[in-house]
This record gives sequence, structure tokens and C-alpha cells, in this order.
Amino acid sequence: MPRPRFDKLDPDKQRRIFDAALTEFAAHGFEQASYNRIIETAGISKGAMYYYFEDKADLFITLLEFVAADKFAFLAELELNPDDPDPFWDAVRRASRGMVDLAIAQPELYRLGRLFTDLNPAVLGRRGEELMAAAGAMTADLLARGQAVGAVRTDLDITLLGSLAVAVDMTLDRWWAASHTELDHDSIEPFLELWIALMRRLLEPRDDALLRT
Amino acid sequence: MPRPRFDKLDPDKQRRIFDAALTEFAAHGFEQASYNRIIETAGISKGAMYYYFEDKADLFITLLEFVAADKFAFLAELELNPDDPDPFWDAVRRASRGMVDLAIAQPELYRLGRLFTDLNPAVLGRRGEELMAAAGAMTADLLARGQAVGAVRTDLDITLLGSLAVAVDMTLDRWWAASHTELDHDSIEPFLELWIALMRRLLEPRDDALLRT
Amino acid sequence: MPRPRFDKLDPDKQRRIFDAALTEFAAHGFEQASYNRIIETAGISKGAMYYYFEDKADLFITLLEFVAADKFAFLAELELNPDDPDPFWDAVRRASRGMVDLAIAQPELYRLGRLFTDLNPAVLGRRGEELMAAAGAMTADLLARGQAVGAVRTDLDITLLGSLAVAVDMTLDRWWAASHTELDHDSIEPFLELWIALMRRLLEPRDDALLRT
Amino acid sequence: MPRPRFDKLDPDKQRRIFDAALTEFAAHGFEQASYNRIIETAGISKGAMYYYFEDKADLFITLLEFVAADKFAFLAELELNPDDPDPFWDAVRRASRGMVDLAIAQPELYRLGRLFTDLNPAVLGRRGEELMAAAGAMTADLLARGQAVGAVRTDLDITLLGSLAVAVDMTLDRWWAASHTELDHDSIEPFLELWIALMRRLLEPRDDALLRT
DNA sequence: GATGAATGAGTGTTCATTCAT
DNA sequence: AATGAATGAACACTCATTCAT
Repeated sequence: MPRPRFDKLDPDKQRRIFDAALTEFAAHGFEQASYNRIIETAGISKGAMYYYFEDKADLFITLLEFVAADKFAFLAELELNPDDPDPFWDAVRRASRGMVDLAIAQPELYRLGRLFTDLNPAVLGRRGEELMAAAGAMTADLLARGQAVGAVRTDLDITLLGSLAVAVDMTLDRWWAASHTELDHDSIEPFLELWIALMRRLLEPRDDALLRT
Repeated sequence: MPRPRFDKLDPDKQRRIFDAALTEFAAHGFEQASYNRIIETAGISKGAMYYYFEDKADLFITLLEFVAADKFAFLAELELNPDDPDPFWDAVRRASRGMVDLAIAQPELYRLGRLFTDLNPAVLGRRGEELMAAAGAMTADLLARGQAVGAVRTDLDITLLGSLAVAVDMTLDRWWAASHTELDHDSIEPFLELWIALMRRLLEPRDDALLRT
Repeated sequence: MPRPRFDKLDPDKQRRIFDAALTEFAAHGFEQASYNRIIETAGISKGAMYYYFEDKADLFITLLEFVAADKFAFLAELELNPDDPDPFWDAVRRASRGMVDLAIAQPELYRLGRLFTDLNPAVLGRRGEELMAAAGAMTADLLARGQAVGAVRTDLDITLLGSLAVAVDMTLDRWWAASHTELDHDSIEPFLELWIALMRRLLEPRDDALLRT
Repeated sequence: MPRPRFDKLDPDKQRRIFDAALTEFAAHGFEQASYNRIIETAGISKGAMYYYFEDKADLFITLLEFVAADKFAFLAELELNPDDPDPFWDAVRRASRGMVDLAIAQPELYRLGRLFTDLNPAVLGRRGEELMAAAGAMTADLLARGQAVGAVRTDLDITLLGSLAVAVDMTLDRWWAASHTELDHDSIEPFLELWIALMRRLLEPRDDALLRT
């Protein structure tokens, strides 16, 4: 249960809990994170924590949901015209730049997102699966709109396309992070170009059409 | 050090240890795996285990090395002619089929390999880094040979290409495993065609050349 | 940190913990003492113990601090007149008798103090060093007051003088304990005379002045 | 049992065992030393080690005996004339300088000696007590000869005098080691003067004679 | 609503010693 | 005379969670 109680909690305590959780989860991942440590850092009592959250997993996905909420907001405002793929790729580029900025400005938050995609959804139970499904649906929605304007191939399962896009995205991020430890604003633009170019390679329609599953 | 003593151990016990370790690591990953549980499952005494392996990490990478040993053997026999990319892709297809067969026949072993690519090399110390470096070198070697026959683009960092290939590979595997829970031999061939087609999209030279890093 | 929670603990449990710790530490020293054994003897759960004390070292120095607290209290009340050494030696004699009484009445507590002087401060971290420094400062203070009234030589490093006094003290204690296994009140007075006489030999000013370091 | 077998062992192995033991014991003390580590460092088999030495304690005191053997050799050659204390103190000074040289040249060996004096003889059993008694007898012998020439007071138990001398010795050593981390040959001579002066204070006959026990 | 004391199985690892070969 | 495989209790410490108050 999302524990509606938590919504009514003193916002300051909410923030302290989320901050502590974010730091701990970002630093150690879900399984290695210590719930005790989070509770201690948040400066909240153990009983209270278990009053607000069922357990460690509950806190984790509540945090994820909270963070994910506005990540796909831009989708709602995205307006595209049929047969003109370019605005679609521009939107993708803007979204992508948003992620890069996030990675620089709030690396912990960014790491949390990464954690989520790597995670075995089973350990988080039904709510985890729901969240994953929601994220998948968002991606699928974006891709479907790309398909509508002819930017994205239609010969493959759209969830597979989504997974591939995410995988390539994460690989590029890791590679970029590894080769640019100091944040280097000049290299962001070319990186985004590379990013888009690879996405287009993967996603654009071409004459090598394959099985539709 | 893999504690050379282990080589001389009664093969039956060797197998029991490897089996127990494989099951545990495949099921929980390195960090979450319980060494105690492995020891208990293997039916060996604690002292004996520490007589054969320095610690949990030692067992883990020993197991990985053991498994990885023949994974890239096909590379040695790979002979290619200049300006003829097709044999390269055939070789890639054969290697890929080998992995798929493994995933079906020995899913735990296959999962172990997956663990490896996700792993933070830091937790395994120098030997872990060496193993990762070796795997990276193998991939880079394969790609370099692809470049030599014109099959693979030369405008990107070769380790990035390798990471992308691995990422796409794993995504496809996961997707295929998810959609074909019952092992379904008929769908393997089209899956491999898809696999190759996507790899070519990513890796083949084209006129969208980008930054060389 | 002595985990302030401990102060609020049921006094009976406090005593059981301190008793168990005192017995174990006095019998085996810090390193050889078994924290598990202490916990078991105290009849407390493992988690509870770690709730009250950070770790084995924390319990140990908390115990030491507790014991040391009133050991040097007499110093505060010590009033001496210039150029009259005798009251100084009387005070020293009284303090010394206090230690001897302690050794008879609570030998374990006494042994704990002994442990402390032998201890390598490194194993206890900063708090250990602080405690040792405090004890050293107390000794130095006492000696400095002895110097002020002409009872103590001024030609040697005061910390060296302190160490020598402690060493001679401990040697005498050991010797006396060894030769008087049954507590024998009649022999205490002559022992104290010997004690003072040897201290005077070591500490009093004489014409054999040496290097000042 | 001193395990006569050990005497017949290949001298090279003897040395390897003693070297390994010396290093380990000097570094960690008797209790914290790891017998396994010694065996491993010595490059000898476990079974062999237990063939030569009953256990850890047996190795330890065998090593101590071996080391102590020639420490008091100078006593045999010491010739003194009645009523002339000076040659006695000269001999003491020479012996003392020998110890200082040892501390500089072979600090591990020196630390071993220190270990011994600090040790609770109980943990080493009867042989340990014998060794302690022997060392005590040597010291007593030296002091008795000092008494014979009027250099040493005769009003105190000679074993107490010995213990005091050892305690002061060790305190001075520790202090000197602490204040001269870099070995500083110029400061050795004044240190020896201080050493002798303090010993004389403690040991010389004076008119403050006390109880004879 | 909220506290924090309490649990005890769990972690990975080291230990001195034994004994069949 | 010598090997080295094997033991399993012991070590200090962490864990997520419960529950009486």
C-alpha cells in the first residue's frame, strides 16, 4: 500500500526521509542499502518509519514513484505533425539533454533512475511491477508518437524498441560518465548528437524490415 | 589466487562446490549471495572452503573464469578475407547461437555471465578487473576484425561499440526469454535474424559518421 | 560515543553489563576478551548490546571512563604550601592507600586500571587516546604541584617522571600481591612506607641532576 | 617438552621457523599472533610444525629460550673487587648499551624480550614459569654481586629490586623510543647516563633503609 | 500517532588443532 | 618423518523487523 499516511506527514520530515533514502539507495543500491541507516540519517524513530512505510521496499518504490512523476511530463505537451519526423527527434533530443543535465546537477537522483532499470522487479513486488509497466507505457507512448510521424519503425514489438532505446541510453551514459569524470560542458553537445544518431540507427524505419512479434 | 589446491580436490567435491556456488550466485548476484549458504549446500565444512578459496570473491571470480574460459575460443579459429563482410556476420551469428543454446541448456550458467557484465569491478579487486579487461579485449578484438573486413564502422571508440553491442545483446536476450518462457526451438532462427539485423544497424559503417573519440 | 541511551537503561541491566564486562576484560584484557561472552554473561541480546554500545571498544573505554572518573578527585582538594614538601608526600600516601584498598576490595576493578596503563592506545581510537592523555595530564599535574613545593625534581621531562612513577607503582603492587595472597592488613602500612620511600628516591631533587629534555 | 626433535631439524628450516615466529610474535604479541600465519610464512607443513612443537605456546617459549640464552653471558666474565662499586656500574652500563644497540639493530628481537616481561606467565605453563624464574635468577645474581661490592642496597628483597630495575628499564626504553623515532646515535650516551643515574637512585645503599622482607 | 528497546538469525572470516595417509 | 585436508566453534558485528508502552 502506498501508505496514504505518509502524504499527511509534516513536509519537513517527508523531505528528511526522502533525502536520507535517496542518499543511501543511490550509494548502495536497493539490496545493499541499510534501512537502519536511512532511519538514523532521517532522524526519525523506527516505529514511525514502519508506520509510514511497510518496509524497505515500500520506501524504495514510493521514492521512485515520487521521482518518476514529472520525468515524462514533457510528453503531454509534445505536439507533432504527421509526416514530419524532425520535431520528434528534436523533442527526444531535448528530453535527453534534460537527463544529462540531471546527471550533472543531481547525480544521486540520476543514479536512482539507473538503479531502477537495473533492478529485478520481483524484489519489489506488485508495486514495483506496476511502476515498471508505467515507465514502459510512457516509453511506448513516446515511440508510438514517433511511429505516427514516420520517425520510428513499425516492424518490431514496441516494448522491445523501448528496451533497446533504454539500454543504448544507459550504455552511452555510462561511457560518457567514464570518459568525462570532470563535468565538461563543451562535450555535452557532441555527445547528444551521437546519442541521437545512434537512436536513429536503431529506431528509424529502413528496408531491413524483420519479424513483427 | 584461485588456491591451486582446488585443482587437486576430489572432482566430485569440486562439482558440488561449483554447483552450489553457481546456483547461489545466479539466484542472488554476488553481493546478495550467502557464502554460508553455498558452503552448506556444497556439504563442506567452513574451514575446508576457506582452505580452497581465499574468500567469497575468490570463489566468485574463479567460477567466472572457469565459465569464461571457452566463451571466446571461436575467435582463434575465425578466418576472414578482406573486403568480404559476410563471413564476419556469419561468425557472429554462430557465436550468438552458441549463447542462445547455453541460455536454454544451462540457464544458471548463462545468468552468471549476465551478472558479470553488470558487475562493479571494484568489489572483486584486481582479479575482477583483469577478467573484465580480458572480456573487453576479446570483444574489441572481434570488432577490430570486423573493421578490417569493412563490416564494422571505424568512426567510434571501439570500447563504446563493444558496450553497445553487449547492451543490445542482453536486451534482446531478456526480451526473448520473457516472451518465450517455454523453450521454443522454432523461434530461435528468426530471433537470431533479428539479432543480427540490429547489430548491423548499430555497427555497420554508414554515411552518418560522427565524432571519433 | 558512549551511546547516551545507556544512561537511561534499567540500572539492574546496567550493572549486569558492567559486571560482565569487568569480569571478562579483567580476566583476558581487551583484545582477548570475548564480546560474545560478555553479552551472554550479561544475559542480554546481541542486538541490545549493539544498541547501547557502538562496539567492543566502546564498551571497554566507557567502562574505563566510568572507573577512572573519581580516581583523581583528591587532586582537586589538594592544598599545599610553598617550601613544605611533607604535605605533598602525605597526600601521595593517602592516594596510594586508596589504590591499595581498591586492590583488596575490588581486585577486578583494580586489574582494569592496570590493563589501561599497559594498553596500546591505537586500538581504542581517539577516545582511548583522550583518556590516556587525561590520565597523563592528571599525573603531570600532581607532579607539577610536587615540583612547586620542592618535593619533586625539575630536571627531567615530567611525562617521563610520571611514567617512572607509574611503573614503580605497578611493580610494587605486583610484588606485594604476589607475596601477600591472603589479604593481610597488618602489612599494608609498612608497604606504604616502602612505596613512599622508593618514590622519594626516584622523584626528589638531589645533586645528581641530569639532562633536561 | 622442549621437543628435542627440533634440535635435529635442518638448520635452514629451523631458521625459517624462528624468523617467521619472531616476526609474527614481535608484531602481534603472543595471544594475537596467528600460528597459522607463522606456519605459512615459514613455508613448513602444518603436520611438521606440530611434530616439532606441541603448540603455539611451545614454539613461543622455545624461541624465547633460544633468544635469552646469551643475554646474560657477560655475567660469567664479570669480575669485581670488594669495596669498589664503580666497575659494577660500568658493567651495568655496558650491558645496558648492549640492549640499546639490540633495540636499534634488531628491533624485533628486542620487542620479543619486552613481550616476555609483560606476559602473564600462566598462559605459557610450567616452562614459561621456569624461564621467568631463570631470568629472575640472573637478575638476582647480578644484583647480589652488586651488593657484594657495596653498590646495591641490601635492605630489600632482591627479587623486588630486580623487578624494579626491569620496570624502570622498560619505562626508559619506551620513553626513549617514543621521543627518538629516528635512530639518533648522539642521544644514546646521555640516555645511558640518565639510565645509570636512575638505577643508582633506586638501587644504591642510602640511609633511608626500610623493611627487609 | 509515535517511541525506541529488543530480537536473534544472519554476515564473512579466522582460529588452533587433529589425523588419515 | 612428514603431509595437508579437514574441522567447526568462535570472532565482531549488521540486519530488517516487532511490539509493549
